[in-house]
Amino acid sequence: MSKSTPKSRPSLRSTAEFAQHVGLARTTVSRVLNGQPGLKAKTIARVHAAMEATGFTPNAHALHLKGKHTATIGICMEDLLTPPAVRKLAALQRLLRERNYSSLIEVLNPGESRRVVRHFLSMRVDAIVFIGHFDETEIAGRIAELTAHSTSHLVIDHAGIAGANTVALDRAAGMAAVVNHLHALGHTTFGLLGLTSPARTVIERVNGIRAALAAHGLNFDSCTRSLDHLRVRAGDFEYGRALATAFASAPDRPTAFLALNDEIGVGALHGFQSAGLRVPQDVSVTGFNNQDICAMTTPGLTSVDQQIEPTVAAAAKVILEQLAGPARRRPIRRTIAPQLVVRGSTGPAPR
Amino acid sequence: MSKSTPKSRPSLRSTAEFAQHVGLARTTVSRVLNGQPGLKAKTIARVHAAMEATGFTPNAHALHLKGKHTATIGICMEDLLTPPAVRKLAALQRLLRERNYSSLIEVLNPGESRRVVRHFLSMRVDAIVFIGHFDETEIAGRIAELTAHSTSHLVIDHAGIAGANTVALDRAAGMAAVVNHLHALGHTTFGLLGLTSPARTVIERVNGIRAALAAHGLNFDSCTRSLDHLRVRAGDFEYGRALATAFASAPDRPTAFLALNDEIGVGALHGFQSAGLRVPQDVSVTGFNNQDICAMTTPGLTSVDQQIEPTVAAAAKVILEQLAGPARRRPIRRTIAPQLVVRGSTGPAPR
DNA sequence: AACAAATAAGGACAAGTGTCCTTTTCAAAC
DNA sequence: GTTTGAAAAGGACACTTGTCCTTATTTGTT
Repeated sequence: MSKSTPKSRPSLRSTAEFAQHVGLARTTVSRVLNGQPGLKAKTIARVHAAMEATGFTPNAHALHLKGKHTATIGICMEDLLTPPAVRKLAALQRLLRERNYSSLIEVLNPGESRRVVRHFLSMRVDAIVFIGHFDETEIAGRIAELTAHSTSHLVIDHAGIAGANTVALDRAAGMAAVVNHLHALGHTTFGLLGLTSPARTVIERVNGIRAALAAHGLNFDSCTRSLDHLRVRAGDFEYGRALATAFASAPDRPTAFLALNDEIGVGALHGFQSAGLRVPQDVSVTGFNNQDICAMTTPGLTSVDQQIEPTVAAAAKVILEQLAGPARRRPIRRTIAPQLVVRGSTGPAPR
Repeated sequence: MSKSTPKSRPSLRSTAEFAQHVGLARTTVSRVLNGQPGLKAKTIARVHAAMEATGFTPNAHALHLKGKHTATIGICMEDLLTPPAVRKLAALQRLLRERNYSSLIEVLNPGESRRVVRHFLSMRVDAIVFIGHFDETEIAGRIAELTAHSTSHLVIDHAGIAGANTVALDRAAGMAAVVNHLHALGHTTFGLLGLTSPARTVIERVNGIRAALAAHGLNFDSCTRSLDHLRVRAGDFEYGRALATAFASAPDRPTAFLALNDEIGVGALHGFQSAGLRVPQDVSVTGFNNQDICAMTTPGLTSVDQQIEPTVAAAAKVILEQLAGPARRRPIRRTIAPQLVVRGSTGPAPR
C-alpha cells in the first residue's frame, strides 16, 4: 500500500512526512533542500524526483519563522484601480519576482490603511509599497508608523507626502510640455477641464501650466478659463462631455482644452464634436496618461505618457536598495520625466 | 529610559517582548489576544492600549504554524489584466476580506502556473482561485495537482476545464441575446469580428450564435460572414477597425456585426464611420463585456454585460462553501446569466 | 578482510505562538 | 489576621523548519 497508491496520500504537509515517504531522515531532506554539502548525488536526485512526483512544498511560514527575512513585499493599491495603476502593479510584481521577492497585494479603500498595513506587518513583509493616489494625512500617518517600525516603504505616483520615499511622474513638466506644444501651434487661450481641485497632485499640474505660460509671457489668470463649477463630477467621460458642451456655446471660448485625464479628454472630444465643432480645426483637446482609449477616438487624443516602465524600474531599484543598504535618514525622492504624445486632436489655432 | 522614548524601541517583534513592555506575562497577553475568559477588564484594556500605542502585531507565520488554517486565498490572474478581470479581482478580494480571509495575488504568465501554484501551496493557502482565460491543458494539470493535494480551487470565467470547479458567464446565452435583438430589428446577415478562434470560450459563443439563428429558422453558414483570416490580430481596437474597413467595401456586406469584445466593436464602429457608413442606419455593431468604453463612443456600443457583481458573489459563495463543507467528488459548475445592454449602435436593418 | 572515509540517521535546540497546567500573587470578605 | 477565590505568572509542549552535533551505517580502498 505504499507504492501502489501514491495519490491516496492526500498531502505531505511537513518535511518529516515527506522524508518518511521518500525513506530518508528529515534532516537529510532538509540538507538537500538547502543545498548543504556532503550528500551523494543519488540521494539528491531521489529527493528532487520525489518532490516532483508528490508536489511537496516546505511550509513557508515555518521557514520564515527561522530565517526572519520573508522576501515578501506588501503592495497597497489605490481603490480606483485605473488601467495605468494596474499596469504598474503587474510590472512591479514581475520585477520583484525576478529578484525572488513575492508580493502581497491589497486594495486600499479610504480609511482602511491601518488595517491593511497591520496585516502586512503581521506578515512581516520586508517593505510596503503604495501605488496611486491616497488621502495624504492618512498615508502620512502610516508612513510615520512604518518608519517607527523600521520597515521600508515607497510611494509610487503620489508625490509630496510628508516623510515618504517617493517615485513619481513630474506632472508639472507634463503639463508644461502640453502648454508648450499648444503655444507653438499658436494657441493663447486655454480651457481647463477638471483641473480645479485642492488635491496636491492637481495643484502641482496647474502650477506646471502656470509656469509654462509665464515662460511664454502669458498670464495664467487671463489666458485660462474653467467651467468646472458648473457640473457635478459623475463619471469622468460624461463630465468631459458636459464641460465641452458648456464651453461650445460660451462667448469667449478658448481654442485649446487641457483635460485632467484621458477619460475627460475623450468625453470633451465627443462633446465638442456633438456640438458641431471640428477637432482640431476649431478646438484642440489634450488628455493625460496616454491610455489605450487615446488611440480609439477620431482623431486620436494628444496626451502625456506616464512612462510606466521607467517608473516601475526606478521603484524596484529604490525598494531593493533600501532592503540591501542601511536605513536612510532623509526620504528618497525620484522624479520621472513624462513624454508628450502628439495625435490628431491638437492642431494650429484657428484665426 | 522606559517611558520617555517609546519610539526608540524600534520594533516589538514577539509577544514575549511586547508582554515585557506592557509588564505582563506572555501567556496573559496571549490570552487577551485570543479572547479567553478569566481576565480582568482592566488588564484587557491595558493590552489593547499598548497594542494601539506600539503598533505591535503578532507574527502571522508563527500563528498559522499553530492553527494550520491560514485564512488565505491565492488568486491567479490572467496575464492580460483586462479591466473586467481587474474589477472581478477587486470585488472578490473585498468579499473575502469581509469574511476575514486575506488574499495572495499573482499574475499568471503562460508557463508559470506551476511556480505560482507551488508558491501558494508553500504558503498553505486554503484555496486557489483562477480569474480569466488560460491555457486549458496547463490549468487542467494544476487543477489535478490541487485535487490530489485536497486543496480547494475555483476557476472564474474560463468554463470547461477538465475537473475544475467553475463559475462562468453563459457566453452562448449572451451571443444568443445579441442575435435575437438584431433579428427583431430585421437583420438576417451577420458579420463576425474576431470570433474565429479554436479557443473553447470562443467556440462556445459561436455555438450560441448558431443556436439562436437556428431558432429563427436561419442557417449559420449562409447568414454569417467573417474576414478574420485577412487580418493579423495586433491590438484589438486596430483589428476591429481594419476588419470594418475591409467589410465596408465588400460586395455582400452584412447589415449587422458581432464583435468578440468591446475593443474590437469600438474599432469597427470607427472603421465603418471612417469609411462613410452611418451607424446604426447603414450597419449595426455590437460588442461584448459592456466596458466603460461602450459609453464613450458616438453612438454608444450595444454590448453584453458580464454581471461582475453576481459572478463574484457566486464565486465567493462557492469558495467559502468548499472550505466549510466536506470535499465534493464532482466539480461544481455555476453559470451566470448575462444581460444585453442596448445602446445606439444597433438599429433597424436597412432596406 | 580490515580500515578509513564518506554519508546518512537521529537527537537537540531555536524561532513565535496557542494552550494546558500548576503555582504564585493579590484583593476582598469574613 | 485568616480564609477564599479570582487573576496573573510561569513552565511545558506542540507546530515546522534549519542547523549543529553525535552516532550509526554504508562505501571505497588497501
